[in-house]
Amino acid sequence: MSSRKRGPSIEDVAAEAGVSVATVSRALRGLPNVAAKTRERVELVAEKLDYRADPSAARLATGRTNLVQLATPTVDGWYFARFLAGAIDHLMANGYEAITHPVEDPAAREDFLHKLQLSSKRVDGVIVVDLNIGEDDANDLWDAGVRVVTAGFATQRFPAVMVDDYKVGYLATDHLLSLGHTRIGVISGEPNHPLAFSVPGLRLAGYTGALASAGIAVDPKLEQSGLFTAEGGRRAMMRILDMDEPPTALFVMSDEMAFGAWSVMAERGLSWPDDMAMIGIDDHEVAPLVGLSTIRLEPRRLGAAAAERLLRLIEGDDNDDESSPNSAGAATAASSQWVELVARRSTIGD
Amino acid sequence: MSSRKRGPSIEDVAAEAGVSVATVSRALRGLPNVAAKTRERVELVAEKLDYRADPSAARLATGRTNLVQLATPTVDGWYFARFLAGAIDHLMANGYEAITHPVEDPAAREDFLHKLQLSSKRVDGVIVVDLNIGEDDANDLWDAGVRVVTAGFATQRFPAVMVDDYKVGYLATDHLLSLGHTRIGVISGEPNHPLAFSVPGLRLAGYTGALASAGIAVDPKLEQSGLFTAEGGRRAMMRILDMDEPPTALFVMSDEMAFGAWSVMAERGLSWPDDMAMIGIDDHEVAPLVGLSTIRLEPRRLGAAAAERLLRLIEGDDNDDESSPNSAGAATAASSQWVELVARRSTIGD
DNA sequence: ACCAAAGATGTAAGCCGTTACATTCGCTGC
DNA sequence: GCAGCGAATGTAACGGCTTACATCTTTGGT
Repeated sequence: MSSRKRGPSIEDVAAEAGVSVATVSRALRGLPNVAAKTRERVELVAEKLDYRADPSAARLATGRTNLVQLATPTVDGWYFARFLAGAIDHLMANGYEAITHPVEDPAAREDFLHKLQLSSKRVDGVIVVDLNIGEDDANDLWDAGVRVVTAGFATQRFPAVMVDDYKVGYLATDHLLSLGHTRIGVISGEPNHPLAFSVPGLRLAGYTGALASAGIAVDPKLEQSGLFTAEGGRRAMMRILDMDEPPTALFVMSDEMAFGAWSVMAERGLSWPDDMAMIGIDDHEVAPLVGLSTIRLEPRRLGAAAAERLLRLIEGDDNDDESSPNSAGAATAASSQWVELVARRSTIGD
Repeated sequence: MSSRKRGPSIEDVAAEAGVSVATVSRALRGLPNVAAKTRERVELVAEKLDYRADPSAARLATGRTNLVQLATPTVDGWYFARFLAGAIDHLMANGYEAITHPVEDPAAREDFLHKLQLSSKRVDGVIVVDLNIGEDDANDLWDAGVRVVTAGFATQRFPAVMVDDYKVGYLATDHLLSLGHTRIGVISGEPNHPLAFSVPGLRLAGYTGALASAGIAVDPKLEQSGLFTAEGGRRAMMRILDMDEPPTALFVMSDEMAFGAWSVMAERGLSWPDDMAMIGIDDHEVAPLVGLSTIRLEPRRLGAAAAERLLRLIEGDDNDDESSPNSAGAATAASSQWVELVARRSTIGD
């Protein structure tokens, strides 16, 4: 019959404790101006009745949900899973719950952007990772009053946390250059990714920049897309090895693609760094096992930073000067300190 | 000043459209008994005013949140991330949102169990993965009216979805046996895991069972814990290789541990399957790259199945016969069809 | 035409907290 | 002993939507 149990309400507690609902509310939430014995009595009664405040009612009354939405391209990619872990931990430590929301394909993306507009009532804020929201959409969100922090890309409107992906590409390439390589190839991500995220472009720019500052011309044939998957890395590697003049070193934009590339080398009896030097990105847990040099990213910390930024936005609400677009935005933290070269066998040998 | 934008309410729409709030509510939710033109007009007005129903208000009124909580030991483990992906996709396809809730250490677990009791008001249901809730706690949850589906372990009270981990262990071991190995070691998970999940035990039982049916005695020295991490797998492998009489084959309870073990072999110039045959579990994307045989699991499908089961529980609410404990429970689906041997170089060679 | 049944719409009572404002209580200081 | 003040508590007005029930329209049958 009754489809859902509605437990005791605040009135039941008030009656039982012989106080008003206001006092119960204050007592149970630890607000000041409640006599110690009163608070104690209320807590006792609440415990006895097994009373739990209904969050929906509190949300309706306060307009705050203590919910944060986390939108990522996937939930189980190496990078995103760790980003989420970092963000969720930080959010939960601060009394928020996290709604994870994968946005996997362009269709879902439209839908997502549409629904996002009603997020001002659904959640207290949103962290959008690598989904490249355009300025127009960002403005719509701003107008709808949705609090947003972006990660992996930036908008005018909202604060962003970013890895310095230019630096990532630069560091990786520079490492190879410093080892004397002059013919350096790239296995890149998906250049025309449906979600259009900007990471590969920045990394490529870093690569180009490093080559330029070493006075080396970029050979476009040396760039092959690996789609950010191991299998894609394999295919790219085959294309590269079958070239007339293959490079002597490779900058691979993710460790997973590098593993794929490595497996092709193994199959052909090649070994690094002599037959081919290679550096990846991420520092995936398998990287040390195969001796892959890499640029270590710290997605967990980035996630935590994004969460922290969002909480400031949410909780510093009334302080904020809402009139100026940049009051909240612009504070883009491109955290280059979380980027670190880890040199292993694949570049420096044993 | 105004900390939060409250957009137009249902009353505004009603006024503008010249109907009552009840009609607006019905029209916008697609309920029957609304004249076509009325519905159209209401939709138009809603669109024009940019009206969005406040979910908190709806939740308060209906007692339904359209929220589901997903509790897993971690959010970024290979297995759990994929389980979550499968569950979330299925939930979102059915109009629910997913709150992911990692429960990483014993302290968090206590807290989690405590908070879970108030979940009947926070979410419509909970999927608990590999956290081994005891029967007592399960009963408390039941009494609190929380809808639960468990995964990876079972209780009397609640429906469960499970991988047949006995079969997993059996299949893996049997594969090694069928190749002629008789001295087969194990790298297991954490036997005394703080969260006490039961997977390793079942897999071990499968291993033991397979050996038994081949008439081979179990040598306890051949079991080493790998803590379910690559590094743990490395250490376990070193211990095993340093034994007086090492096994000729290894059943490793996760691919990640197997990768660690493999790296030790590589360092010592050993190669599989001759120096050591090895089979893992999961079919991690790196497994094909290194040629690791494995038992393929399908955590995504399991996640989707758990979600589906929970939705049935939630939505078939009124039909359920709440008096009988087993009306909802007992329907434990140990899905052995999602378990598949994938033989690769590490056991069968080239 | 006329009535009943079906369909469309309206009214208003919840749902359960939060909080501004009003009131009462208990002390302090003189 | 009393004004005066802060602390403690109470009252009641929301917040925005859903829905049982009442009321008003249609529609169709005869």
